[in-house]
Amino acid sequence: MGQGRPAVTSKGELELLALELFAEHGFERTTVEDLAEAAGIGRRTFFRYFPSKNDVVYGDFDAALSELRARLRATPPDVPLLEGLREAVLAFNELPPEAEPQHRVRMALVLHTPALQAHSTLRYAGWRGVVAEHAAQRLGLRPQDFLPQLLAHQALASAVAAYEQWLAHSDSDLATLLDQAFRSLAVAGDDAPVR
Amino acid sequence: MGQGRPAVTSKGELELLALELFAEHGFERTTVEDLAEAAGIGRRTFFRYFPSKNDVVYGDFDAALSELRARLRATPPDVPLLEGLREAVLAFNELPPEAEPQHRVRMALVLHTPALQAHSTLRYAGWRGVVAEHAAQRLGLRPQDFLPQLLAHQALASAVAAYEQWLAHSDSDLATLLDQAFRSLAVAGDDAPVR
DNA sequence: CCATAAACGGCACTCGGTGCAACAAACAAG
DNA sequence: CTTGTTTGTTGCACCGAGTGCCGTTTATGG
Repeated sequence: MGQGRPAVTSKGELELLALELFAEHGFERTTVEDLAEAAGIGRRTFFRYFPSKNDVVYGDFDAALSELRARLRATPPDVPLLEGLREAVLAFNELPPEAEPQHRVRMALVLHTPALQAHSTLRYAGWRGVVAEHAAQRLGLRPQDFLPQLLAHQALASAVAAYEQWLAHSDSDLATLLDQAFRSLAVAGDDAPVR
Repeated sequence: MGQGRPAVTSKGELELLALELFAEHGFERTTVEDLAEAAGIGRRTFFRYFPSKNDVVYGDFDAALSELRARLRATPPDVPLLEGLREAVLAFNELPPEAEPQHRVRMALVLHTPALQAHSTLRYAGWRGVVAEHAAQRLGLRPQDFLPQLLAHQALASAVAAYEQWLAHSDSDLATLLDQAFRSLAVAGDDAPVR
């Protein structure tokens, strides 16, 4: 079978390039045409790599979700739901210290750019889905039931609040903030589940 | 002083008309031009009434925020923070039974249309601001501190989860769901505030 | 009747995003 | 070497949201 014409660049490469341009000139003022030109591809081709300008920023989000899902699935059944969730999210957000500056830039972009802030909501739906599914399974409920959904929403809220705080203080520790945020959740104590 | 040419329509009128068209043909497939034409105004004029197509759906959001703020301010100091917040939000979301169908349509539009779901995030920021400000004042902290922000995020998450559940079940009661959602919050017990 | 204030709205433009159809580059089989 | 197939690239034309500019309309007040 013929292998066809090789791709001229890659999602990863394009993403790095875009993050640079966004950081330098701002997200809004960088047009798709700028990105395409910088990458040496046509405007039309850019949209073969990413469905929208917004999507450039989120890396491989689906892969990340799969990882979170796997972590949750790996939680021993005797660990309380909220505790396991907290641990999974903490582990999920752990990253090598040398990757931190890059991550800060990316998250600052996501959390401080209106267009991306808005777009994130759509991405977050997937994250909530993973959490709700896990919670439902642990609680013997369906993912669309109130409790799993509520927990997923609150968990996401906690994570986002932690991230915002982390971004606002360059000396803060993300893990500590996430830990604090998730410890404040008591939605569905496994003992006394809210009906 | 001359009063100038009278407006040909009004925000409220335009909003009603738009909600009808959105409900009938869908949000995405209704263009601004359609709205303008139906309202008997020019496309350009539409953007004098609303800064964007998205914004048509949110009614007078600023007024609503002011109302919430007022309710929170009116909370007696001896009522615990979370309790007062819950009561304020419940009261805020109370509406006459005859207004419910309309409210359902509007909220379904907001929560089920991707573009609006995304855009809502930006509107919600104001809501969170009001809550964070109130919490900060009650806790002797600054609005941008972690605890008020965390609480605001979690409170919003609770409200949205309740609304989604409400929309999913035509026989459900919004007040009950909101009450349940907010009772699950224990972030900042006034006694033992998380530091 | 004229000045002024305020809303209307056409025009042209930018930018994100899409459908289509032509083209280019790789490889494999003859 | 040629030809066919596969797959990626790209230009073109188009749509819809949103904006800046500027002339026009319609009211009121003198």
